[in-house]
Amino acid sequence: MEPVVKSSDKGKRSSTTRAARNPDVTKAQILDAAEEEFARYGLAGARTEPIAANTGVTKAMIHYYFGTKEELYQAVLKRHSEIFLKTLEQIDLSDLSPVEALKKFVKLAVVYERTQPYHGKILLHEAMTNEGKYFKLTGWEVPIGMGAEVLQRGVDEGYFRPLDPWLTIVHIMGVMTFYFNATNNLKQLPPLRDCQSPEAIEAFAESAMAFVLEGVLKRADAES
Amino acid sequence: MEPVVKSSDKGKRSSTTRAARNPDVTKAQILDAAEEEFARYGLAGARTEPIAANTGVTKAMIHYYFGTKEELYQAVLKRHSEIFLKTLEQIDLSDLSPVEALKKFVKLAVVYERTQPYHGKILLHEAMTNEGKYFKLTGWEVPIGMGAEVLQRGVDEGYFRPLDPWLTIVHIMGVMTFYFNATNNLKQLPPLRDCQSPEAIEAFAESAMAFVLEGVLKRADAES
DNA sequence: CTCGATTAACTAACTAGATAGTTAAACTAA
DNA sequence: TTAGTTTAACTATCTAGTTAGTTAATCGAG
Repeated sequence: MEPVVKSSDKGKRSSTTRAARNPDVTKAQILDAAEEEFARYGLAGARTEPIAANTGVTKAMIHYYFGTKEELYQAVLKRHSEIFLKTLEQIDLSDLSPVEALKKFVKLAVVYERTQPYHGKILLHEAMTNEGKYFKLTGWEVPIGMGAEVLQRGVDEGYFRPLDPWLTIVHIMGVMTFYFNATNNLKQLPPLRDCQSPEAIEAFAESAMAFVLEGVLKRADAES
Repeated sequence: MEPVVKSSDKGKRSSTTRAARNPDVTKAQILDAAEEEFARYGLAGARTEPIAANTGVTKAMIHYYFGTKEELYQAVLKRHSEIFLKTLEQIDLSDLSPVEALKKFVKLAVVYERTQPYHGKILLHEAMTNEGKYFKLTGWEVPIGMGAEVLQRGVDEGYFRPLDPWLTIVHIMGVMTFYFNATNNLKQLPPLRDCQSPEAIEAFAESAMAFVLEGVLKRADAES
């Protein structure tokens, strides 16, 4: 809880100053560093040494607390899904109209990408390098299901055009994640040079929102 | 060009039967195997040993023809971009109406994902693990530019709603690639269990086409 | 309260195995 | 023969995981 700076001047190499002998903090810091490493390199490409170094701890601590690299990876997924699901529980889309619910869904997706930049990347690595072996640990079934439900409701209530809710939620997920996952490529296209700035992300969010809404809304607006 | 089966019964472990002492074939086969390995694991996660084994050749051949692993990776990107750009040259979207051009663009994207399943994945790994260091080698600027141009033209000619062509082409790329890149996750969602079958991909293509078109078309259709 | 014993957190140095890259010799087509 | 192709066997380095021992917090008896 308290980020105690104990050691006077021993000069550990960590940027996040180590709290001495606080196992919960240490475990959390290892998971933080691991999350970043796994998000970038995936399970196979990740190295345990930089995880330890970024935590300011020896590699042995990883094995002491988490076992093998693969078990550490699972622990990262598990921790994240717990936070994720707890957040999702507090969101009720069913009391909103399908249009408002979809808007909220899209807005939350952007907020989530910004505050949890590693989760989506780990998920993609998981699909690409791991054949989705641990997908079930990520908790992503829940928001996808929520989105599909909103879409189905919108179709049923006549707001949205006839569409397949499951394919459409996948389209929407594609829109919401690609910008962030491919950012390092996109920024090399001159018109998107600035794509990582807050203003650019805001512009993306608005553009994506419009694109998604137009993509699902019914053309002829009959009021029912 | 010709898949010559030379050796009588020496029983190399490769599945793609080796043509003995044909450097061009050998090089191409190494590149094929490397492409698959890099698409799955990225530059950092890829191992040279399986690349050699899948080619039916020793690791030394990789270094003989391509130098380091990173140079091999660059060679994979370069070979692909050459084929890619040659294909793109033959496509002229400017003689089609914006709507027809966009339809063609989307259709080609699906065909491309199906025939070249590794290219898009390498591109994502490149963005995620390599900070887009070699993005310029991939040739992707070209189709993105073509798409943005079509969108701009559609706006100018009054077919499409006012939109940012660069952000919108990114949305479209997201729709077109996410399904394929995340396939191993998606197939674990019961309604998408079958998402890798040709029929499911056909259904995805239709759904994506509708989503993209609706996403850009103007609402009130004025004919001029 | 306090001092020695106990336990938990942690490290340095190591091992075994994997992996990128090298080398020298052998093989083969011309 | 010769030059380009290929391999077997190698080296150096990297990396996951282990081990034995150290340091710091905690606890309990006096």
